[in-house]
Amino acid sequence: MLKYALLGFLNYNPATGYDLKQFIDVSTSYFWHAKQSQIYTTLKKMEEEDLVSSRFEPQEGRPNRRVYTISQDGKDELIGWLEKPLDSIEKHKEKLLLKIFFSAGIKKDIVLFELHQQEKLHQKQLLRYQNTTKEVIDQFKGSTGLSEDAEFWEMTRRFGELYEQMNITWLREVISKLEEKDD
Amino acid sequence: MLKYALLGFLNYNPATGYDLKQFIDVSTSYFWHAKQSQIYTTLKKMEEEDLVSSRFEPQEGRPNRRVYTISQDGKDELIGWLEKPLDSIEKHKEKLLLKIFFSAGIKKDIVLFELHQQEKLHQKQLLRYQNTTKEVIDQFKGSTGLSEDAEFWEMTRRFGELYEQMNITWLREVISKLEEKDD
DNA sequence: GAATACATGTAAAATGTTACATGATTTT
DNA sequence: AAAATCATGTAACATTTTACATGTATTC
Repeated sequence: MLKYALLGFLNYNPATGYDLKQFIDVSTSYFWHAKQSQIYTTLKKMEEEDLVSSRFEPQEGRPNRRVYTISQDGKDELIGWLEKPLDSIEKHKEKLLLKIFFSAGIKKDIVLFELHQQEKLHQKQLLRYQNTTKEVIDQFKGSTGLSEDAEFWEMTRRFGELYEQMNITWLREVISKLEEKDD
Repeated sequence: MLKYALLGFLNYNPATGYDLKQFIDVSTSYFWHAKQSQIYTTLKKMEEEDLVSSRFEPQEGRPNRRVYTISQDGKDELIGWLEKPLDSIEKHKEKLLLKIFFSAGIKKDIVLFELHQQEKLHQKQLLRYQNTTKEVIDQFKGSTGLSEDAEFWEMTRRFGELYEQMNITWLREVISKLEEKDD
């Protein structure tokens, strides 16, 4: 699946593994993240499948770079995937919910501490979506040839915003419920 | 991580791999799912680590069963995990968002079809949380020795409900925005 | 007569994480 | 003087998925 993310970015421009790691970190990482090592190995496999081709570029003063370019096969594979509707909803893994599920016997204060900490983290993430992320997307909206794309990026940002708000709502609800209980 | 889910269930009662698969499917699967094969191999590893012990029970007329029981080490490991606060928020992978992110060049109708289908699926899941899941939990709340646990299960159910509602809100918002656009 | 429930396991493949190794240039 | 940026890669390990293999009893 990481393959599609990489094809998506390479469909804009040729790029190196290093570039792609950075693109992902500042954009899709909130709904599709990857480690550097996985990006490099996936690119290698994609080249064997002829979805991309690479050329090695020697540089002076800094490390050599391997620049990947999407092929026609790669473009077809990307479009084919984008056009084929998903037939199910995503299954997530949520450590926090798993812990809560089994926490009936745990001291109230310990659970409350964790919930408060999570609330802080989600609050922080919400602000990131509302400020930093929003500003970056707005810049693309009002310029260059990417204003159309930026409208789609905005939709994914908005998901993040709603998700964090929902999370905070839930955490406050659960915190209240727990506080009322006697331990 | 599946280890903790299995310890959590075994902490209630000894059970077989088959039992555990079913417990998971009807309860935690919405935030922690697992395939049958993974459950069996994980139990085996857990026995090697002395977190559980097993006894083989021959049966007549039906397959033999291997019943797992949690050990003191297993209990300690479970409680230790439950009491240690998470220090970050979960990173999810959302195929739909990845697709939307790269869909600027895709025909509007194709994207809209997918979004409508996702809305239906989320609506269905929302109803499941509000009806089936709710009823099961309410039964435990008003009986036996599990009414305390059921209050925690309810918190995770509530998360599911809010999550599906948020998803539907977002999908409707995105559908409206896309419909207004000219292709 | 077909499907479902009961019940266990292995093997192979895919995916993802952690850790290691290298080394120049630029910024703090 | 230390840390960050640029840049690539491999190896080992852990996790997860897919697929295979088997066989009885009960329910539709």
